[in-house]
Amino acid sequence: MGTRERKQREFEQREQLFVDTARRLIREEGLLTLQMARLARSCDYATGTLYQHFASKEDLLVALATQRLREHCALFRKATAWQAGTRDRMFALTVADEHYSRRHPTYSRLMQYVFTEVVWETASPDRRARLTAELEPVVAAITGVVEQAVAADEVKSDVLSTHELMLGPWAVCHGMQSLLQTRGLLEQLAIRAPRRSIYIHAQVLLNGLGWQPLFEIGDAPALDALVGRIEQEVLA
Amino acid sequence: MGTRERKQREFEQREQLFVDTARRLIREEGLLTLQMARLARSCDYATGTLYQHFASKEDLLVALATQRLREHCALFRKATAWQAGTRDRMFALTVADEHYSRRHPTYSRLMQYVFTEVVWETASPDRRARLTAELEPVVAAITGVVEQAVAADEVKSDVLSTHELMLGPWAVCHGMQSLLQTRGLLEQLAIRAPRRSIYIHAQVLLNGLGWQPLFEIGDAPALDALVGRIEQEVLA
DNA sequence: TCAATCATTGAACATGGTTCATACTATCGG
DNA sequence: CCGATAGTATGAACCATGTTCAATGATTGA
Repeated sequence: MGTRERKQREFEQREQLFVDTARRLIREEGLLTLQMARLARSCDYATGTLYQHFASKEDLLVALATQRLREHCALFRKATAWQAGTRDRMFALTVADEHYSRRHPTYSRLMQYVFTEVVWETASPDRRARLTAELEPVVAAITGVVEQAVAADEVKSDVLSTHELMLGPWAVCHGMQSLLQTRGLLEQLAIRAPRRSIYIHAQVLLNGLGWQPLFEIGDAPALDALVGRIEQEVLA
Repeated sequence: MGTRERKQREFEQREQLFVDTARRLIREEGLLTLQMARLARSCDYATGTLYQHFASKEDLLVALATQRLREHCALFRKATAWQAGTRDRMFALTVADEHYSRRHPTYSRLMQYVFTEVVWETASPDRRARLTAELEPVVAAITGVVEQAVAADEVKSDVLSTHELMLGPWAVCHGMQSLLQTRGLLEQLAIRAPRRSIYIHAQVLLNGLGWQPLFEIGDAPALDALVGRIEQEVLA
């Protein structure tokens, strides 16, 4: 009796249609102007049908964010699985992050909005849990890299735990992106090459952690080469 | 003819009343439930009067954020003016940031929300400009510290410019706070002592930049002592 | 004192998220 | 094939809130 299952499949397909269309509408017209009724119309369904899938607008946004995060995390997985030393793999995470954010300008804005108290607390616990769950395998993968580095004595874990060690590069990356994207906030700083700034600071932090082999910060060609290699071998 | 001026003063006082009351309401009941009509009622004014001051709800939020940012920045100014070496003053910025955020839990949430595309782009350009303007003197003060360090040869500026040098610690600080506050996102990391993590990573980054004198990362008592001194001498 | 100007009021309006009575459709036993 | 039933889709009505504006009231200056 495949009826039940077929229904289930169709339901999931329609949910996907809603999420994809929402993504397109946001890209074309902005988060600001997304309307539930219009989204439903765009998919040739009634408003009520949309609410069969999402408890609220916030719920829909969290669902969309979850999908985008999945794509984003796929890059992280690739970075951790790269055939390279632990130091380079940690750095590759930063490059992957920057890469995805640059190619999907609306992504960071969506994330920023979704993690807002106003949205996050309004979404259903189930949706929130599913978003959070996307991170689990990534955290595990990165933990693996850090543990490998500790085992190989490439970094010390006597002061910072494994999880704390991974938090630093993550924070630099996230913080730099967040600051640089805040319109008007940092225009007065007039940073010429934001990407370069992110990459250098990531390397600076890893150096500060004593993560071997240390990177010569002033060596611009080496940095460019490394970034190029990562984009080619990991993100292609 | 002081009539005009008196009116002006009363107008500003009332605006202050609105902003202060909004702050209280948000603290007591959350950002989620702030309503313009209720805010006006709480101040014994009609809704329309509130709109004499603020073009929209978003405008009000930006105005509130501006005031809070002013308080926040006052601490930064104190940190830069501290009678200490450039390295300790840079670190004091991180402590000041963490200190303010910890004592005002709603502040980061408000900021996060205000810098959202949905809010920021809806507020009037004038309000946005006024918020941005609050940062100017702080950026100037921090720039001064960095320049002093460069002049004293305590840090190299051959790779990163003055502004880029200040961006790093700022990003670490902001990024760590942002990640650690994202409910559910990092619970799986189970960071035991978030404050300590922030402080250590800040020191790690400054070490990575080669900012003299280097800090012995493992020296917990020294870190505690330094933080204690900053809280006493700078933030009291 | 009396226009004239300006500020205040809060009910009405506009928008857009959400619900729910109704209509429709698919399934299945007879 | 038919009709009963359960499940689903519909979109107009509902409701909450941000915003406006015509009416009212207060203040100023002649």
